[in-house]
Amino acid sequence: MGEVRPRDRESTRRRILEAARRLFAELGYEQVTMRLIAAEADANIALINRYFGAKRELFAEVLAQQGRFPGVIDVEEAGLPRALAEYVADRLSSDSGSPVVATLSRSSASPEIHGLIRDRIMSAILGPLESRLSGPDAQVRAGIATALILGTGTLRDLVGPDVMHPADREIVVERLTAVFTACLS
Amino acid sequence: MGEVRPRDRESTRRRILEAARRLFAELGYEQVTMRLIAAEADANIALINRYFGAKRELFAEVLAQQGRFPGVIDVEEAGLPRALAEYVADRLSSDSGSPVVATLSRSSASPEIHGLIRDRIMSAILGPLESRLSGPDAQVRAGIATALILGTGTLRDLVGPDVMHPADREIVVERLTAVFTACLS
Amino acid sequence: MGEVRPRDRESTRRRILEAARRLFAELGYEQVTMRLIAAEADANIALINRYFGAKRELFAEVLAQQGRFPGVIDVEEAGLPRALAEYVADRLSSDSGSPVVATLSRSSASPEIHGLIRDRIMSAILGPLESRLSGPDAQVRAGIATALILGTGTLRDLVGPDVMHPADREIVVERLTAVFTACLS
Amino acid sequence: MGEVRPRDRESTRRRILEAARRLFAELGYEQVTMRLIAAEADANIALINRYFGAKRELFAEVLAQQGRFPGVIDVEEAGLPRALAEYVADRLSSDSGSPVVATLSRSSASPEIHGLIRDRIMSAILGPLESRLSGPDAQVRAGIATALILGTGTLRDLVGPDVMHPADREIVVERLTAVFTACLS
DNA sequence: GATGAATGAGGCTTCATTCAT
DNA sequence: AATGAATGAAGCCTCATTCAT
Repeated sequence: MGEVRPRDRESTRRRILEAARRLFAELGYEQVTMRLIAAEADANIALINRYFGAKRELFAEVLAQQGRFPGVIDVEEAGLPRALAEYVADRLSSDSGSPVVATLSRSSASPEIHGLIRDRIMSAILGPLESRLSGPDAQVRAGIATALILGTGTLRDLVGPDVMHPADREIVVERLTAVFTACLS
Repeated sequence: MGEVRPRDRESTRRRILEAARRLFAELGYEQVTMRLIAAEADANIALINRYFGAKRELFAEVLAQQGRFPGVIDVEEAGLPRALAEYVADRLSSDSGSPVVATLSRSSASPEIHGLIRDRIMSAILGPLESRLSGPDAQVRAGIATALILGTGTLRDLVGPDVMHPADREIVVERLTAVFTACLS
Repeated sequence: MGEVRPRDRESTRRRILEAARRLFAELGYEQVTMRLIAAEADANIALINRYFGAKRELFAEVLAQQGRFPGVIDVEEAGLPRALAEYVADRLSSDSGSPVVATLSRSSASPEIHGLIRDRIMSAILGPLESRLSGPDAQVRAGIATALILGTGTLRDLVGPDVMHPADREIVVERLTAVFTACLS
Repeated sequence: MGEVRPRDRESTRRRILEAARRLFAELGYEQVTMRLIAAEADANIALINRYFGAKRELFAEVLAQQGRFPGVIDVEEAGLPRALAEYVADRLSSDSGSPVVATLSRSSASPEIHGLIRDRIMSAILGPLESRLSGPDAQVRAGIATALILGTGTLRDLVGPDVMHPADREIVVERLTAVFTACLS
């Protein structure tokens, strides 16, 4: 402690945004207080409002910055089931993985940001997924896959990283691949 | 005066519990206030605390009373995928369906009741499902199915009942049946 | 201190309303804080919001209860100038007089309640005044009288009760009567 | 560097003062924030404090610079009623007119600057007016005229520029002239 | 035993002002 | 000397819970 931090607007903004990103992803919108963000960012609480406006707007900014599902979707269609399966399996056991999904999933019950979440789900997960699919009923198939991705996160939050323990990761991935194949192709 | 009035007490208790059940299922733990429950039950607000203790304990009681997944799971194993698919498809388009699932899914982000939710997920959904499955990796397969069930609810909450519109219900059910088959058998 | 107050909703509501009436009239909307009202009413601050909603709504309630210009306007038209003159003269020297006028005058700069003030001015002062006047240009004449009534309050607030000291009250009344006569008849 | 730059300093000071003048006149003391002034003046916010001290002192400086009632009072006594009537009529319909009056009237409820306002009212309006009057009870007559001037502004703020619409301007001026005559001569 | 008034904690937001660069 | 980031106080409002009647 005691390390001097320069008075740097951009740096502070970044620290706040980063703290918010982490906390929203970990705890969900409702559980995160402005004070908590300020403490985590080691910044004054009033600065959050000055730089980002209301809590809701900060959340919007966090969502906007997180972009889409990183990497996962950008594989050729044939490899998509396995890619998603691996992503989901990792998330199940380690809570790493895309913070977008965590943020969205854990904040889904807050009416204040319902619209934001809805739009982001569509633009970051469901939309990209759907547009990658060929064949009939792409929307239905993408929807089911999205539901599985979201539900996986919820399940992990609730039951913990050992939901499917002591199963081998490979077994989980294979099962999930089969499931994603069933809905995506 | 001074006479015991067990009928009224029981009736009020029931009304409170019923109101709480409805509201928790519809709005999730966080969004439901004690006053809202009292108003919906047309009961005195202090009675909630008197009868059930804190909000958390009322929630516990609600969970305890809701039992398991009603009906859905109690079909022969061969029919399970389609039964689940129909359940999920209905929930997607109408928000009816088992209140247990809605309650759990919509309250998953509240740390205060994390333990309760976790236990209930296991005893009401994941457990029964797993015990119905024969073959290897029952836990993994039941877990995936559970994730899909939960995620479906979340997706519906976020995107609305038209997520998979304008698809025919039959198409949705068939897709879902294929998916559940892939993980359950 | 230490006198026990019964837990009486109506009584507390009344105390809050009375405290708000007093403070709004004395200090104006902006300067009155919820804490100040609570302290003055010897009530818990949260009760104000419970009973009246937001600060703005409490202010609306205060305005609604204060009714019109008490008594002053309800004289025959011929006596109106002198009645108003006496009212204004009293208000100049003692700050007693209608709290409606004080409340409105001292809260006129707060945009949050602009609409409320506007409506009240019209229904409590300008409207009644105008409807009592016969002859042409009633609106203009009533407007000028209203401006004089409001301005008198402002002047007293700013300069103090001795604005027109050491003039005899009778002199002030006579001058004011002449002025009101000039605009009302 | 290190060289004195009196031009910039003076220019910035002037811009701040001008912005403050405009905003205080338009919105009143309370509604004007330091940031608003800084933005309007396109100046650094800290410079306001550096150059003028606290907000209160900036306000004092603004008042000091605004001088007296411009022009209006400097007519011969016989023409005074009509001159004031025209001034007031214009202010009623267009909000143009002397910023001193607007500033004072719209800031009258702020205790922090009470003394400043009081002194300025006396030196800028009431005093000059009184000293122009011959005959008895000059203070009373000047006071009433001042009240009418202030009240007119308040009324306009509250009810809008159409208070006396659809009356012809000439009618309003005539009525006001009669009223001012009644109190000034 | 039943009622609902009262409480204290805590949430978000905004302001004038100060202090490090 | 000038800049603007940072601060602390204060405002309004809502909630679960307790306690007097």
